[in-house]
Amino acid sequence: MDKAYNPHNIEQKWYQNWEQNNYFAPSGEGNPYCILIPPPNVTGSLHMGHAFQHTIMDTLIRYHRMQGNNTLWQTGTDHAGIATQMVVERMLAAEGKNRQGLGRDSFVEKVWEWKEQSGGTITRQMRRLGNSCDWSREAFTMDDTCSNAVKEVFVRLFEEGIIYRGKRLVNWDPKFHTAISDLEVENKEEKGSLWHFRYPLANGAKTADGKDYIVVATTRPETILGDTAVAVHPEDERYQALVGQKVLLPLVGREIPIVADEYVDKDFGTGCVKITPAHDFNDYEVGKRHNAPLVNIFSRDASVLEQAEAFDYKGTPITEINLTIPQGYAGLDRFDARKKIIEDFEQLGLLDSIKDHTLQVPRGDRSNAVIEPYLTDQWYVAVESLAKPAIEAVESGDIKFVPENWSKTYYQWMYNIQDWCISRQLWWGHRIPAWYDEQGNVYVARDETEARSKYKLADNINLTQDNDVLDTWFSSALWPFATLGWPEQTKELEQFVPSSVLVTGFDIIFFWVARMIMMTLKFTGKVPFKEVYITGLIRDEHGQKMSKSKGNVLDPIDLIDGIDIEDLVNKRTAGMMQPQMAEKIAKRTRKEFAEGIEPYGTDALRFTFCALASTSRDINFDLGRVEGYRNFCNKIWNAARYVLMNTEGHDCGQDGGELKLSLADRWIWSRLQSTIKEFEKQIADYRFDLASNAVYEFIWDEYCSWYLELSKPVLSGETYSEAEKRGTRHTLVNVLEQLMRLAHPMMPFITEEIWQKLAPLAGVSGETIMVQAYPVFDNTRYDEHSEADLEWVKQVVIGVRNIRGEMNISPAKTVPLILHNGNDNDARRLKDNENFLKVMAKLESTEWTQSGDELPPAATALVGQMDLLIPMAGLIDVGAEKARLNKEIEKLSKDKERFAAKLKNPNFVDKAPAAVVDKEKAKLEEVETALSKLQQQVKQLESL
RNA sequence: GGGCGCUUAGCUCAGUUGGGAGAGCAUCGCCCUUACAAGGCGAGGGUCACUGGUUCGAGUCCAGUAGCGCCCACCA
Repeated sequence: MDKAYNPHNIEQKWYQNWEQNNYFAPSGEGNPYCILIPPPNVTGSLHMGHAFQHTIMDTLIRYHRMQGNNTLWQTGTDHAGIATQMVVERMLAAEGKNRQGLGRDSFVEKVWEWKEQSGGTITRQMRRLGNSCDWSREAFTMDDTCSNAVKEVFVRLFEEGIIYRGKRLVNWDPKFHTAISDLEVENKEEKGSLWHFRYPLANGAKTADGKDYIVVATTRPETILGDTAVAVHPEDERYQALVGQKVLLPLVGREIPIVADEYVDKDFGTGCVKITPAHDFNDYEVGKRHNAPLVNIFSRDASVLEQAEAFDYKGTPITEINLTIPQGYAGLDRFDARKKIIEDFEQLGLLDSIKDHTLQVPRGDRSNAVIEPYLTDQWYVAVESLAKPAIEAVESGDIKFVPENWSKTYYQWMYNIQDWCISRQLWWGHRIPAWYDEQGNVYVARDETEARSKYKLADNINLTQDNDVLDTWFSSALWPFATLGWPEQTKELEQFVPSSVLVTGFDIIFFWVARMIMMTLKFTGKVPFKEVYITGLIRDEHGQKMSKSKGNVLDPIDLIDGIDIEDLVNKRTAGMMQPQMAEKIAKRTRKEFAEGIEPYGTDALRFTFCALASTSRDINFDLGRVEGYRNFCNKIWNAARYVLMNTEGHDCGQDGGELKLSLADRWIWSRLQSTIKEFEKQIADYRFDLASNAVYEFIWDEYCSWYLELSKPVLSGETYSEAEKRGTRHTLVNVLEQLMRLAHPMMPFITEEIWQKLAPLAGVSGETIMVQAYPVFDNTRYDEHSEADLEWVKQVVIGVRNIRGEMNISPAKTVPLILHNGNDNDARRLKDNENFLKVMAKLESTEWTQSGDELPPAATALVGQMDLLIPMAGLIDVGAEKARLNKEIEKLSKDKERFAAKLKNPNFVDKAPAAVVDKEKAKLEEVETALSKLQQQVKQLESL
């Protein structure tokens, strides 16, 4: 083995071996355990969030596979409608083309080409991470199986009336020319104005205070062209008399009614609200109550039409209404129209006032364009009947959120859920399985042939398919069963629905988790998963979101392979819109990563993700942790080198030779059991941070720091029998072999590499660690007495080391040790472990003395009631030792005071449980003894 | 407006029924001791955001305050 751990040399060969041998596929035996991957964008690349979640999933998958479950990690990718279409459109734009010019069929073909070309990136990167998903079952949300499921679900829901089509207000993205769902709208607080406009009263009416106009307040002046009413509160005394009267809409010249509606807040603005039902969701509701027509004034790109269009609330066009668009407005963008409206009102003397106002501006999450409420025909899912069982599934505990409080977020959304707009005016996606005849009648079926037979349409009737595609999340919602072959009743569907746990981020609880629950319950009658483990979001080390524009993105592959500073700077600044930003980012990057990023390897990165996976909602990714865990890998590597060095070519008891275990052997076996138990508990609770900690501490602080050192005297000592040496070799090999299995789910590569070498020495056979049995707690190896005895050894060693450290005694120098005033147990432990003590504490001799024996001046430490003394002659400075003792005395005095005060408090003694009081008494006693001994020591030093 | 979360060592974070404040990194001192200098041994470092309450006892439970962050929501 190489002297230093070099991940590059071991990782990829093992991944290829595993994949070629098909170890990732379900074994077909044992209880099913299944995780569905949240399908990443097919043309995307792996970011830190993926790497994190995939590590968690792979750890669970490998853990359960080794436990003998029939384990499936169902993998695949998502076609990601808008995102992918955007990328391809951008590429076309770079060539000076656009999709309209290309036409639908060629455009879609182009997207498929792009998918073929870049679709492998993320799956290749997942392999680099060691993800053991079953690639033979890899799915894509637009492959035949998924497409079939989509059509089937659509048709069935339509037949039940759950999917319907309607002309309504939708969130319209004027940049992409498509509808989007409520969830894709981000409301951002922005500074704006509240304009107060005068609307002249018609027919000579006057307000209570004698004015011939009323004042409305609005944040969107341009929509005035579509006003069809003005609303006031029914109990607003200022305007009560005007209800039923009309105003003459300026510029347009349309007479519109003043209506009374509870929706209006008397105390906001002027108490008068203009009602534009075709361009505002609230106004739509108000308008509907008062039958105010819907007047649409915008085109698909939110510029003003030449002539407005009017509809009633059933979507029927209305003609007997003034649809004037005033001179100079047609074709204006809505924001230019806004300016013009304000100017025109001002000229007319109808601009009353302007007030600063902060408002919520709706923007598209992809386009960042201001969303326009817009009247169009769209397809919807009526979610109410689906939501009810989905809520119950969580309430009843059939689905459990981890951490639990996320269920509150889920409920909050589900209780207020709105119908889901599922049609998109895009080209990339599942085309809606609906056909229209020339009269506009709609026929929903799995394909055109079925549409004709189902609706008994003659062959000469011309049918055209709906141009729209479905929201990407519609197919994602079917993921739990579409990937398993539904609507066929496959074996996989039987075995792996419900899946065991879904691992995902809170950002897609509504987009995806909730919808999978609804759809899977609806079509399989079962929940899609039993648990939902919500991970935190990965941020940079200061809690900033990682983003290209901030220039703080880390690529997981760069952490694995390393990257030099020039490449990193180029990567972070490539394609920046603003050169000054690029400069800033380059500077900061050079400062933070002067030497670039070292290659840490996959295992170190994975272990870091596990160690950071606490229950918090944000996870600040600290590169220092990766380095620390890379060092941990190196530690394991070298521990394995030591073990192999001392066991290869020797009898390790694998053939049944007699084994005699030392105290250290028995101790490490016992400690291993506690670690196994702890790990199992923490994984069951999804506490990967605590589980990884348990492994880390056991390997570093117990196996390496103590056990390996304690094995040295046995293996090299001449006084030990062959059975004792064999016992220690056996323990070295077999504990490490179990440790490799224990750690394998988190660190698959290094554990495989080492395990392959250890297995024969441990008497274990098998082609790969991946499918070995997972270690289980073995009560017969648990040994309290050995743990206590070894703890004593450690205390003696630590006592001596402390004196050495503080007194600056060279580590090379051996020292004599006097053990004074010990009891029978101390005597026994000394007798049994003198060799261990000598090696670990570098002692030249040990001496056992009783009370009354003559003692030389010495530096001291305490182990229980026993004193440890290192004679001072030539080694120790009296002043320094006195100072050291006084420091210790000071510390203990404080403890003593605290304990004593507590015990003097009658309330404590009376009310606290007896066990707690006793414990406190024992602590006081211990401290008092220690103090008196230390004080005695100080006195003795002073008498020298 | 409603809901959720966070505040513990210089930094990043654990702290599970309330009972002697922890880890990693960073810092300081000594050591290239044959597994490991990506290491060993030792050390220093915290009014657990603030205020009040419950309790014999609070980082932990309750109420409130401040700061930071997130989600949902139709005040024009």
